This record gives sequence, C-alpha cells and structure tokens, in this order.
Amino acid sequence: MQDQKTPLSAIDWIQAAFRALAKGGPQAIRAEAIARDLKVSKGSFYWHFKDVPALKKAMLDHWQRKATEAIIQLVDNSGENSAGRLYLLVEVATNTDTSAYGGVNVEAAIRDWGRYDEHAYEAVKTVDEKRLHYVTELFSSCSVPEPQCKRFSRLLYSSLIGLEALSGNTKADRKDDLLQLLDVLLGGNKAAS
Amino acid sequence: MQDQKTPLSAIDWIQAAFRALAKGGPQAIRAEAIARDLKVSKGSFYWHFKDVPALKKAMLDHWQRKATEAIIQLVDNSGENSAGRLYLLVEVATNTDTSAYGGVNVEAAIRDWGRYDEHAYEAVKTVDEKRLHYVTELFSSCSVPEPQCKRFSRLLYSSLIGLEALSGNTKADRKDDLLQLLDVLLGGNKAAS
DNA sequence: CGACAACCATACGGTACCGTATGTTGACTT
DNA sequence: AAGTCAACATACGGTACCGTATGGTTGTCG
Repeated sequence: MQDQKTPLSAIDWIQAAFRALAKGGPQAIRAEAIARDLKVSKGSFYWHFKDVPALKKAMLDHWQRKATEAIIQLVDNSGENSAGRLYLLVEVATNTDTSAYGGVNVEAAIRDWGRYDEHAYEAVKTVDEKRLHYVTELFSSCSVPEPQCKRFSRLLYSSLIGLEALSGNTKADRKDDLLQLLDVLLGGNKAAS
Repeated sequence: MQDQKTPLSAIDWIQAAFRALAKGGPQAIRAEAIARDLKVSKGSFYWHFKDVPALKKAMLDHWQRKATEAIIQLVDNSGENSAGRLYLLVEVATNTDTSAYGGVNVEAAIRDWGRYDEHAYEAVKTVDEKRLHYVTELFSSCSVPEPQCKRFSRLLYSSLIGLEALSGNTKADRKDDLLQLLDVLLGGNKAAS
C-alpha cells in the first residue's frame, strides 16, 4: 500500500515471495519476478539477500515461527475447557484469512513445496508435530482413551488439510464438516467421563 | 527397462513426464529434461507432441481416465456388501503402489498441480466428484441418514488426502487411521438404521 | 533398388532467469 | 560542504529452457 519512495525491508520481500508462492508454486519464487511485482529492480533483492536459497530459508523460518505462534495464542486466550478448545480450534483453523504473513493458501503451498524440497519438508514436519502434539493433549483432556488421542488428532488435522485440498467446497462447508467430525469423534467415546 | 533401439511411443513420454512431475513438481515437466531422462534428444519429443502444453494435456487426459477406471473396477469385482466395500476401498486406496501410470505420489502431485493450473484443476475436480459420488452412494447403502452421506464421504476422502499430505507417517498408519475413522462414522449412526 | 515414412539428432535464434560488478541517489552525519 | 552509507538501478556474462528447421537413420513396400 505504500506508494513511492518508502524503502523496502527484508520482510517486504518475504511477504511478496509468499504471494508468489501461493499463486505460482515454489518455482515462482524468483528474484526478478518478485522484483517486478515490487516495482523495483533485482539489484534491490541482492542487497537484502545473498541469493534465492537465502530468501527461501528466510521464508521457511518466518513461517515456522508464525505457524506455531498461532497455536500458542489459542492455548493462552479463551478460557474454554478442552472440548471447547477443540471446537474453537476448528473455527479458527477454517478461517484461512489468517493472512498473517502473505496470502491465502500459503499453508497448502508450503506443504506442496515440502514435497519437492528437503528444507521445506523439515519445516512442515516440525510444524505438524507441534500441532499434532497440542491437539493430542486436548483429546487426552477430553477423557478420550489414550491410544486413540494421537489417532484422533491425526484424523482431525488430516481432514482439515484434505478438505482444503479438495476441490469444489467453500470455507463454510469445511467448517461444518470438521465440527461434525468432532461431534462424531467425541461422541463415540462419551461413555468415558 | 528397454535398453537400446526400441522406439519410444507417446505413452512412454507421458509416463516419464509423470515421473518428473512426482519428483519435481509441475515445473519439472520440461521437454529437454525428460528427453535427458529418456536418453534421447528433444527432437524426439517434438515429433510425438506439438509442444509442452500438448504433453500436459495428454497427461491429464490419461490420468483422468485411469483414476476413474480404478473405481469402476472396485464396483464390479468384490462381491462385498456396501459396508464391506467401504472397508475394501480404504484398503485399496491406501495402497499407493497402484503405480498404474507412472510413479508413487502422482495423485498428490497432480492435486498440487491443480492449485496453479486451470486445466489440472478441472481434471482433479472431475475425478473428485466421481469418487465422492461413488462413496456417497456406499454410505447411503449402509443406512446412513441421507444428509450425512455426502458429509461422511467428504470426510473419509479428505482424510485420505490429508493423511498422505501429512508428514511423518507410514502407509500402514494411514490405513489404520482410515479404518478407525470408518468404524466411528458407521458406528456413530448405527442407531438410525 | 528406390521411395517414403517413422523416428530421432543437431543446430539455431530467442527468452527468462541467475549472480556479480559497478554506477547512482538521497538522507544523514560531522 | 564533503563524506558516508543504506537502498537501489543498470549492465554484463552465463545457463537452461523453448520451439523450429533441417538433416540423418532405419525399416518397409512396391
């Protein structure tokens, strides 16, 4: 939104790179292309970053921090109990408008990226593990028997990922589907507690 | 496996292109790179295809046919009832070794591709709709109440997609998770028969 | 044996990108 | 007012790809 003469920072480049990633995939992370998008020359890029791999590393570091911070915020706020937190988690997670860093489908794009790039894979893996661990704890606090907790968290998280990858559904659809899944998962074990 | 002097066909190129896609993403579908992989020159490529977009179109057409044929085979064979077919479907679908066309993670790679390419998106959408329709029918035959059938099929299919996108789990894990999900989905509505 | 077609190699001009080297500008010191 | 430095722009050589043009092998058929 800044129009003229305000110098760019590294974060500006990172955000623009995420826009490019979301729109064109990992191969769209190119110095000259992003420079055009920012209406500067690539001389600017090579002032802020050593090379393209350095930009990619900065993107992954940035995302990895943001993606886990979002979870921590949900832990701290919301005086809900465990079950309530699970439902709240679904509500928030389906709001893909959490456009913290850059674009819209950044999450999915990074996950794709991880399929072809080792460093991206490591970042995705780390984030996945932290999130799954958190959700597992929530299920455990809902008196779900222990061996099922990890499985249920995988199913819930996988459904979130899969529903966004699936074609031809809306954000509201995905939220309803996931809430219903939570009902089924928690209801099926309501006997305990 | 053919060593020397056996001339290539268009299908050979398509299969090699799928290998490239699975390994390096959509951007890896390049005439010269695939030619090197096939140990021929790109003159060969431009004899079999008009250009790279023509190859991509042929890939999508080929996959779209294969991906729906696999379902039809499951309908015809297997004298199972509806519930049994659902479980069988999970068993077969988690065997990603259905290496019919080319590689391993071709499905996921095409889904990624669809995020950046309109034609690929259309192909994925068509395949998704056919599969979802089939699974919905199965749920309906299992005395699952009508409004839930579509939702359950989305959840099952999305979980399959999401679990494969998820990092750090094995093929056996995914199968177990999905079978358990089926238990929960079918068991949770056993009352309404 | 000569013609023809399938199949491929080689050579070419063109584009888009990378990374480096070096010039330019404005703002801010002293 | 001269110097310094952050933040660019410009220009360069190099690579990898695209698509075309054209030429070279095979086999097959009359």
